[in-house]
Amino acid sequence: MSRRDVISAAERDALMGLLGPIRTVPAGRPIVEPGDRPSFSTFVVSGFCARFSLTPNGGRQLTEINVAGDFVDLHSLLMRQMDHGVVALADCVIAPAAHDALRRLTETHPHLTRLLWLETVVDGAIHRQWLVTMGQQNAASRLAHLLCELYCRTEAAGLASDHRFPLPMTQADLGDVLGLTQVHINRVLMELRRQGLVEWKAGQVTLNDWDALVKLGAFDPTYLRLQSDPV
Amino acid sequence: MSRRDVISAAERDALMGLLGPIRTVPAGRPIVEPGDRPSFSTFVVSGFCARFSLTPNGGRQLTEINVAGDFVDLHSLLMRQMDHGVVALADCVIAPAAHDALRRLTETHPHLTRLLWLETVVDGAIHRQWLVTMGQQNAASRLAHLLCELYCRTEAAGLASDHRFPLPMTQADLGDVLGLTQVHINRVLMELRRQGLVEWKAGQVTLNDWDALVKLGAFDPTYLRLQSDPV
DNA sequence: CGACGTTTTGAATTGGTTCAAACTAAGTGG
DNA sequence: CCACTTAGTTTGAACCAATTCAAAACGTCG
Repeated sequence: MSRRDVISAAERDALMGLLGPIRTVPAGRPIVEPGDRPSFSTFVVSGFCARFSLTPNGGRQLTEINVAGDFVDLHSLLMRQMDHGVVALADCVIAPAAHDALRRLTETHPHLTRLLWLETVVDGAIHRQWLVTMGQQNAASRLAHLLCELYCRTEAAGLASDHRFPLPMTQADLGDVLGLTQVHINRVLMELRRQGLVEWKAGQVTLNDWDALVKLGAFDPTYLRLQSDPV
Repeated sequence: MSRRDVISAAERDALMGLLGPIRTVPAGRPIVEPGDRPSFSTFVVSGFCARFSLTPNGGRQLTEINVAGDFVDLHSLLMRQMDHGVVALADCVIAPAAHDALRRLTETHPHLTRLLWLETVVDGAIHRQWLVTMGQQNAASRLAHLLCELYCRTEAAGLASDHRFPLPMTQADLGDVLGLTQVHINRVLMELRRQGLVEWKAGQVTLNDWDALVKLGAFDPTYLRLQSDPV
């Protein structure tokens, strides 16, 4: 959040005061189930997780990847009922922020409220960008775009640098993100590797040719709102 | 908004007081351009419009349809820079809500702020649902789902009833929504017509078999948050 | 009436899927 | 430290949903 606007010490304290005791969730386990009516929102202290929806015919769509520093269901404060679930992709450490406390915060800390609002708004911008790639780009471009996004976001979270970032998920998971089969993900990934654009070993991705990936994925990071701009 | 929570008379006045003089935008004309840094957000008084993004290879993706009663770029209050554009699909009457006034409102009207926040959160939920259909469903299911969503939303806006609603857009536009070609939209639509599920003439759609469309599209309106639930 | 935007139809092509099997890596327990 | 198990990756071949390109039909508005 401090990448997006200046946060005062008092605000930082107010924010920290929201968080309850941490809990760890092992990889593959749910953090929130679809249809839940949680009384708190979940902040990711560390780890990787993803929003997901299941379809009647057994499909699963991941609609966002979340990393340390993200709220995964802040919108449930207002939606009340979860329209989707959240699953840990890697082992996660999470902390709850009670809705009561969040609602009180909206009564007393308008600037902080706008910053939290911004977090949910950026989620929406990410969803929109994914819609654009899903609707308009082929598999290679989609994958390139996703890798660029994840690098920018992990870098912003202090988890990555030098075009190298952790990606603790399987090719099947990646298929559920991009709306492609695991088999096709594999073929496209092999091709990106063959062209020397990407390396991926042991859960670590290296983007060897950032410019080529940006071009291939038509990636423009504006939508991530990583610039500081007072709200 | 009054479908989602109780709004007091004072709140209604405060909300109305935000809106500046109305403006009309003819069909096909832009309301906001991608990359703009607007000083106000736009409320739709009447008409149909759509969020869009353009891709370098000449494609266009529509990421949301908006109708009377929606804000089309409320998120620009916090994002500052538009990550997409908005275009009028039919003639629109719109009214601006100055960001200064909106920001002031967040300082004085926390409940109203949460309601406005909810509006942007529902946008996100709609985007997520579109991601699910784009990633997991075939053309017929996607189209069925979209028609169900648009009926629910136009009905909620008081524009539709009896499974009949206005849809002032072309099959090519529909293709830009669903990430399909205009040709394929046509073929799928003809098939839905042949099966007696849908009629579409003169910009008016009739859903002749709601249950079948709900099933085909795997439509569950929960994500639209049309139930009243205090925030 | 003519013109332009939109819808409809046809035929060939393609990007991605499906299904099945082989291969690799990383535990786990004896 | 090796045999066994399991999860994940890679490869092949047949298939299909949707695209592409092209042209014809329709509708409506000046």
